[in-house]
Amino acid sequence: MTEYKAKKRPKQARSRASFDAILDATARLLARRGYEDLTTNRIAEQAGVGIGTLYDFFPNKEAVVAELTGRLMAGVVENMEQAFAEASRMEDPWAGVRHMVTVAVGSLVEERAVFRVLLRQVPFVPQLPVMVSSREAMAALSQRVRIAAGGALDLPMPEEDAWLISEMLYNALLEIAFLDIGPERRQMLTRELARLTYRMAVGRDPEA
Amino acid sequence: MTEYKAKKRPKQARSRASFDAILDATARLLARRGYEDLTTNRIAEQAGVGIGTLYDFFPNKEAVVAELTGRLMAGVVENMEQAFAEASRMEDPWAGVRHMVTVAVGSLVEERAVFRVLLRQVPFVPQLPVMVSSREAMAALSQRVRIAAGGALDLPMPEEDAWLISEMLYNALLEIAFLDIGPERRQMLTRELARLTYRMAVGRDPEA
DNA sequence: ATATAATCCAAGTAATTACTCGGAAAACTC
DNA sequence: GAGTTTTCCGAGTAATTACTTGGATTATAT
Repeated sequence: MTEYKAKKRPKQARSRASFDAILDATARLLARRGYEDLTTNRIAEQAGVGIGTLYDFFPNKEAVVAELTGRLMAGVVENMEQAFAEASRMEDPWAGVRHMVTVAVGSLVEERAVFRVLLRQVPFVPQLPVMVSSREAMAALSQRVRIAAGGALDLPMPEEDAWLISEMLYNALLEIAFLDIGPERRQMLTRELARLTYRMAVGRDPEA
Repeated sequence: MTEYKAKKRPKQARSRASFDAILDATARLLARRGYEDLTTNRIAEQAGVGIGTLYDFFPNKEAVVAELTGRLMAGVVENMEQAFAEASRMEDPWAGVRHMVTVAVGSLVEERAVFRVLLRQVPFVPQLPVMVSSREAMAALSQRVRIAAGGALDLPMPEEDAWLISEMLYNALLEIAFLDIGPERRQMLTRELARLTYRMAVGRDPEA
């Protein structure tokens, strides 16, 4: 639908700093005050640039949020792809699942206050290309896990089940990452999530 | 935090009609245009009442949305409690799970356009008392399912796992209810969700 | 050094919005 | 039917907000 492309990409170091400052300020404001209180004037003020500067680089407010989402999600996706490559080399699917889940939660936790707002409260974020493709990738992934773990206890509707599993996993990842708890407790929940995911995908508990 | 209680409850039939018209209009507007475009003036116009009337019964905009959420969720909760009572009488936990999941999806589907906005885009809705207690009830419920299905293949952290399962189930219910698909396909997904839930809770597939 | 392009900026604007106010009409009480 | 309460209403207000504009300043190219 609407295009969220930046109006002009910054060309010089000076403007690149402004550009980044705007995105950083946006992240801070989202984390602290939520999406409802986010205004372009406040972003500019927080970023230490004039409001005109903001509109030199972004066509509108949504574009700023979309660009921020893209940047943050790119980091998560990168981590996940690497984790998937590592998991593929692991032979043991149970270890692979554990690793992927751990990395996913870890990638989100670092910026959990921002992600909580972006992924749960901004109306257009779920429809952003980066989000759509991320979720599709997750569904494809949970297919492969199931296959890798052996097809003995197979599910009747492989694609639908893979989609369901990935949706459930995705949401649980967010919930765990968003909780305001200590690292030990988060690690425990992460491990239990891995176990439940394995149960869903394979139909039994992993061997010890 | 903020109180969302109605300023004055309507006492006469005439005002009760206005009150209901306001809530109906709110639901329609949310379904059609989302939370961002929801304005009190538009609600009053849609409802066919003056803006002053709206503020006779509600202290502010959030209170209207909170009241609507309460009403809609009360319906869902009622259905779920009844379904739980029925499921308890069923002996077979697998049939019980299937029944609960089916009823849950069914309760949401009827008003899925409104629920999609309320439950996924309105910042304060998840913190509403009705939502908090609903989710707690779901967690307690998935505990009981696990116990009812026999503790042979037990999970190491019962409470944490019950919480995780209920969160995943809750989110999957929403996803399935929100999809724009036909009833056959929705029924199929619902059934598969029941199976995956059973797998998570019990650790194996239901017999036959 | 000059021309051109990039960057910065903030006062101003037009539109929107939540909510108030004060009084009129209708319903209930006795 | 007088008095009281409930209900209705919409013009008006004060605040907010996304975005424009046009000119000043700085960097780059030649």
